[in-house]
Amino acid sequence: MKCISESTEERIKEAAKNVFLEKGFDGTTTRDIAKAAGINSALMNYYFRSKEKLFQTIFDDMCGLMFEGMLELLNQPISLREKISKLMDHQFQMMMKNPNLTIFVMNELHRNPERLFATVGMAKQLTESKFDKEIENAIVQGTIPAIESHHILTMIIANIQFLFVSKPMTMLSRGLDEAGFKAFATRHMEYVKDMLCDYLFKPEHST
Amino acid sequence: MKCISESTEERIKEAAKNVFLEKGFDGTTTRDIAKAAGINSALMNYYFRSKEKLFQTIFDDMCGLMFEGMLELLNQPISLREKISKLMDHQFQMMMKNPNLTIFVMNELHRNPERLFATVGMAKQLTESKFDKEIENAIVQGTIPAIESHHILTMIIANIQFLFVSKPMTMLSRGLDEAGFKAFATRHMEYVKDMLCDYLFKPEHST
DNA sequence: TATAATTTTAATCAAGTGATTAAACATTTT
DNA sequence: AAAATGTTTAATCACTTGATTAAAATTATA
Repeated sequence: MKCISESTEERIKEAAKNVFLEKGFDGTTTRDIAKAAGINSALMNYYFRSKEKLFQTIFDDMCGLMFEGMLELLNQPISLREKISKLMDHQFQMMMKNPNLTIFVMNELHRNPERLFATVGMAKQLTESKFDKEIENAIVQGTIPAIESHHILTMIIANIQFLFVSKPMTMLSRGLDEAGFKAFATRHMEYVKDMLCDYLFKPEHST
Repeated sequence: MKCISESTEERIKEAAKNVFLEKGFDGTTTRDIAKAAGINSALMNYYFRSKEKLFQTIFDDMCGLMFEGMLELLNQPISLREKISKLMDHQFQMMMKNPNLTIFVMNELHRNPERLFATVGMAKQLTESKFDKEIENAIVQGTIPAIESHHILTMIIANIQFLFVSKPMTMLSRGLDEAGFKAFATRHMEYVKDMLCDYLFKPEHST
């Protein structure tokens, strides 16, 4: 075992992640992955049995990454307002680091919904968190309008993740480069945060 | 030529549309299309030269469908508030009829951005419409907060289309059937419309 | 009806696919 | 060092892929 490069298994996983994220399951060949990992193509089968099994490993990882940190945030003992703000910042940072995570997960799920094993539990946990109860309480107290937590979470996620789902179209149609897109997305985030907070914590509802 | 079934070319296009929308370019084989169209697989090449050319035809159609009617709405002589409301209703209806249109277009664009020929002009037109000037005017008059039209359009589109991009995940994680999803989406639309209108036409800005 | 043009078919091609094999190489254990 | 185990390789398999071909079937034209 060398200290410079990680284990072969990890190298394959890393390469597979990159290629799958870029080309999707159907667009990826096992030879693509082998080439990206710099290994003999038979090694992929040695470590992961099949392309499908390797993919499922990566897919589960990506689903995890998508909601990583979110659950902890939802259960933090901070105010609802701060929680939502932090939630959006966290999502945005995560998507900036993994711009094509959403399009990958959503597309593979569309192609083959049965693949969603590891995530279905994770997604359910989101609606069984402290956040969920805090929303209910806030509604009873009249702090926010009557709207289930799932709709609020959908608003948060949609307004952030769609930015990255439509990134190629935005860049092409508006002639932006990476820096231009980042500027656009960053500004958009401010608007979206304002919009959501205004909607939830509007004057007639607060205190 | 028969009156019952359309021309062979149209049958191929229709079949290709369905298969491509379901499986994407990489996941679709020419034999899939031939089978769906009930034709010999060589006919696809006779009419469209190649899988790539056929795909580009379908892809352009789908891009058009995505923004169909939107441009006309943007240029209608109605109030900004009504325009935005109608815009959202129109988008929602369109997505209900074509639930996997967005994931298809966005994914293929992600895979191969060069494919965006027909649409880039269309997307640009969106920001050169009457709507664009109306927004500018409304900002000057203080009717709405200072926010470029592209951000507003992004908000509208994101909040609607992401519902359908994430449809499989929503249905799976919340255990919804088609009817359940429709109910969820319809309700969500009401919230989103409220949120956006509240944000744009909030008290301190109106009249 | 005979001829030409168009449309459709079955058969086939070369290239690429996921996966397996048996042998080579490397490392650990005895 | 020798044997045993674990890792990597090149070669290859059976199959699918997009596309082409030449012939057949259909339709239009003269």
